[in-house]
Amino acid sequence: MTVSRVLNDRGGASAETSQRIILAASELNYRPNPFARGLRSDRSKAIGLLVPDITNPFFPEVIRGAEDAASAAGYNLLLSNVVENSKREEELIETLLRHRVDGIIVCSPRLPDAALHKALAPHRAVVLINREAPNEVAGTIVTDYETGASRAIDHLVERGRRRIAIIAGPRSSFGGKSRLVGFRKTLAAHGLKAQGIVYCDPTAAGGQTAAAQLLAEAPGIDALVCYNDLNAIGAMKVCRAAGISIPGQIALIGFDDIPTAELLSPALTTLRVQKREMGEEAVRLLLSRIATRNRQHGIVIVPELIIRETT
Amino acid sequence: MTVSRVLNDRGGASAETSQRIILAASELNYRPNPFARGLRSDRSKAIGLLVPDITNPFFPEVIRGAEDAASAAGYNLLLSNVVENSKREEELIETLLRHRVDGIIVCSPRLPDAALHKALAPHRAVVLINREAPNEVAGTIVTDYETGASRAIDHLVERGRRRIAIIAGPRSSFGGKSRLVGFRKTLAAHGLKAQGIVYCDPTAAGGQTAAAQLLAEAPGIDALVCYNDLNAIGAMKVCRAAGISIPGQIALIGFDDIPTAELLSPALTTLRVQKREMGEEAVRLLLSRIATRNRQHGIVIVPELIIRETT
DNA sequence: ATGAAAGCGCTAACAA
DNA sequence: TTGTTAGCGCTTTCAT
Repeated sequence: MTVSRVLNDRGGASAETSQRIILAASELNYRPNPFARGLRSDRSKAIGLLVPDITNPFFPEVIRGAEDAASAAGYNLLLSNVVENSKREEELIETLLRHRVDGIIVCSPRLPDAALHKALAPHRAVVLINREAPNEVAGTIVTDYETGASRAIDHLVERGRRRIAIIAGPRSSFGGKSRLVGFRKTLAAHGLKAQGIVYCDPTAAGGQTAAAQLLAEAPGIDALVCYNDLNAIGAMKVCRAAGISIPGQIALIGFDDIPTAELLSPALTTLRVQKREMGEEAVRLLLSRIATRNRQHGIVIVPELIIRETT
Repeated sequence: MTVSRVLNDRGGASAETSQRIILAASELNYRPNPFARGLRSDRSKAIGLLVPDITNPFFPEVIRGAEDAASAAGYNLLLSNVVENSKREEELIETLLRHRVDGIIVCSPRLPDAALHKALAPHRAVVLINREAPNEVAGTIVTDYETGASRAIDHLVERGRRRIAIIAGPRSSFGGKSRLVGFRKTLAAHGLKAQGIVYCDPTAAGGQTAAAQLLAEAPGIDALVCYNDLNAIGAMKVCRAAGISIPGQIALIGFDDIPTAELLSPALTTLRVQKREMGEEAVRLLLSRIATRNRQHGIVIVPELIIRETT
């Protein structure tokens, strides 16, 4: 007990004993056993982080932020990669439960509400990124994609574009739905409507497929708004291959501001989301929900329009 | 005990008892407690994976591979991000030790040999990616960067380039050193020598700085070989800004084949490394070193020249 | 085929 | 200020 007290800074030991204990611990290379601690305390000092696809450059930034905040608070991060598969999402939420994490953060969940809430219920604390949920289910960090989408359309219209088509990303994405609402509302406000809407994977390859389809089905479009930057990059490649100049004939706008966005040429206009902050805030919110049974709930992040060369 | 036996498929229980146990377990939503298991067995069924920078698109692919192989074997992956800081690398190796992982995989370690070996010693099993080490210290998965570098130079020379400069990446990178050896040898074999060598961070920003410096100090170069694709992307941006045509005036070649390499325009010629396989093999090797005290040691991967538009 | 005892390393509760 | 007891949930060993 005295050893335990000393090594945990709980005081109640003479200065001399403390010295001896600390010295011995260091000589023996003592490391407290986290299993014994976990067994005793039923807490793991670990939190789970689920991302849809670590290969999408959006998420490593979020992870970095989460990692920093977690390790600053003495927590470890267990990273799990869903690979854009909602079945696997469900399994991984369960796997993290088996690992006795103290709480989980789920990035852009694709599961429908009922299944998601059911899977999350047994967890002690949950934060959702880019998905709404009632406070009993989870805290939330959401991007205001609707406002972002609105800004995208305003910007294009201001640049004189009128025949705008939409690459809408995955059907199961809730953020995608918000974007669509914003696109439609704002187009309508300008007396316009979308020249075409195509769903696709949130990847460059998905963007290529979608763009090819739109170019074929909706000739004469003069702008493409995309679900994310990867989609935009794919679209860009298709346009270039078809000899369509950007932004001359078609303007292009993405979402996220992934690192490559500004390295492209033409550099991509996009709606920047603060990814690092998102990860940090998610961890902070989760820890606060773990610590106190408090009702802190949601944070909203509004994306910022970054005007580059594609518009 | 009977419960334990049944739930672990160890047999030795009547069919009826097994039934009852399995039923009860599922009704009670029973999940074995990994802390108790870990405490008892002194094994965590977790392996640590250290990467220099998760934000570099090279590593998410490696992580994906490692994740697949690990979860297929019933192991969990604890991911740690070094942020290109060798001090932190040392700390994280220690942190993983405290977490009682069964073994660790270290990607592109930047620590000098002595410090690295010392930090690794207390671990039960280790695999190094892109770094040599004696078998007692670790198993290794290495890329034959020297051969890769050689192919890069041969290709440039074949394309008629003679005034070749090198963006060499971080000084502390061991893979960078092998590349330099290959570059120099092969240049010499063609009766040439490097028109300039500049070290830099392994990022697009690093590539920009390095390229700017080379353009200023070594005018008239007609090709740039880069430590990695990110460096090449940075160099590309600088050339474009300076009105230098690629590959017209300067040819450009990278290493890694990150996903954006082929999405750039002009698309980047590069030496492809099988990243997924690397992660998978690393896990397999580690598990084999954990399981048997066997002497399986090294795997060498030779990068493949992918010719695109920058050369 | 089933179960009792014991101990992995830790710490809360309670002596001394 | 220091120490004893007990128990977290599991599995190895040894009965029954």
